[in-house]
Amino acid sequence: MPSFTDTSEIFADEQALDEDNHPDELPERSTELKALHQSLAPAARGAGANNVFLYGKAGQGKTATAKAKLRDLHYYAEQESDHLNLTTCYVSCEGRDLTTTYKLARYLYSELSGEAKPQGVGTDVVMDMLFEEMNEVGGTIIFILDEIDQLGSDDTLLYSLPRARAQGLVEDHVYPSVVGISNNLRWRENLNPKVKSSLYDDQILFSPYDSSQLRSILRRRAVEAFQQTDLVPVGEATEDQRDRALDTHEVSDSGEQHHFVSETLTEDVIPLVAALAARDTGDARQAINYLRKAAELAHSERSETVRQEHVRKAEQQIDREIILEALHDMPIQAQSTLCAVVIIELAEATPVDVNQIYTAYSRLLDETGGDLLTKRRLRDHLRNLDMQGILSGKKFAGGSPGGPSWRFELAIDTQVVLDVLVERLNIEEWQVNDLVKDYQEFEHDQ
DNA sequence: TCTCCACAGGAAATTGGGGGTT
DNA sequence: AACCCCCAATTTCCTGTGGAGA
Repeated sequence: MPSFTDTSEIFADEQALDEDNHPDELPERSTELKALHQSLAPAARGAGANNVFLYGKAGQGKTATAKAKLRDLHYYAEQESDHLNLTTCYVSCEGRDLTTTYKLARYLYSELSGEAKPQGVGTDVVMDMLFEEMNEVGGTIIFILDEIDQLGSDDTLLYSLPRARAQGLVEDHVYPSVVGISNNLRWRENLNPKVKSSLYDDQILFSPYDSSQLRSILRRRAVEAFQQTDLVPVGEATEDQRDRALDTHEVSDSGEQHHFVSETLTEDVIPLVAALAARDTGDARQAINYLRKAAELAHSERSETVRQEHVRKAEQQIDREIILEALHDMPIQAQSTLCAVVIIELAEATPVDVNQIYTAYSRLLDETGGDLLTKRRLRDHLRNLDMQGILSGKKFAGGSPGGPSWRFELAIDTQVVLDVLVERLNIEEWQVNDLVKDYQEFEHDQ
């Protein structure tokens, strides 16, 4: 009988592997830290920081870098400077559902003033209130807008915030600036050129971690998270530690060699996790998730060590969870669109063009009784599913006039999708099977 | 080579709903 | 109750485009 216990053979401090546990040290990002330092340096001289844009894929330490550098700046403002009046305001646009200028302006206002969010007034009024409040606060005000791409093409605030001072929207004693952070590399391209140039004096690109960097990151986390796991400088190592070292490497920057010793992880665990994550997008968060999941699996098996097989299993589980979650949160019409593709997939007729999907989709909605969308909209949904990696779409040249046309097929496991869809849409599996037969006949007639 | 048409996808208008005030 | 503001999803309208067929 499994029982609950507050000790573990494996974990020393499980929280070290939490998502929101930002490390204080980022040796793999020293270049980016220096660049950000340059951009914020004018603030220390009381001149207002440059506007900076940090961009790169998810899990590359953008947020951690920004937070670390602001901590430095705060420290300087409090300890070493008597004339620097610094206010910083960090917002995660995604976490707080700040998807428009209106929502963001309200939020920033309430953060700055401590008042409740203004309600029932127009965007322009909220913006005025915000600028007014910035006058109240005064000094250097740095807004860190994380996941700024959530704002989509709504760039009003992004345009006025960085140039509030130049445009006379705030008084002379106020120095506002913006640190924008985005996962979406394409988003920046779509910005209005006027916004682009005013928003970003400087840009810092975070390129993906390679597997060797990921290994260093993972080792440092492992030392905190796991029992009997240490990084020991070569000079201080006992003979025993030297013999048991899983790996010996240079800890970034210091130039000093360290032994990595662990009784809990087998030798191949960290290299494997790092390789899996690097193969994908070099996402450190993902890598740490794999490691935590693998350790949890080992723990629940009452294994004393985390081994390669745990990592493999963890990868599978996590990938599946990600898909399930994505499918669950999806709007009903996107699910219907997906279901139409599943039907055609089951009829073994993929990849398939938009027109065919539309007919399958129409018949599906006859069964489920939902509202029928236009073809135009269906195309949007399909492209969306493609970008989420649930479908895979390719442009096929020739065959039809109008240039290359899109063909789609399912990019993930058919049965997993079908399970979720049957649960979420008002439809049974036998109905889906009927629709598959339907589609096969229809295809035959063509 | 020219014309025509179906397709992709941008832009603007519409719809319906949720917050709120007066 | 009447009204205002914002918003997401969708429809409507439209343009650019490249291959098919004359």
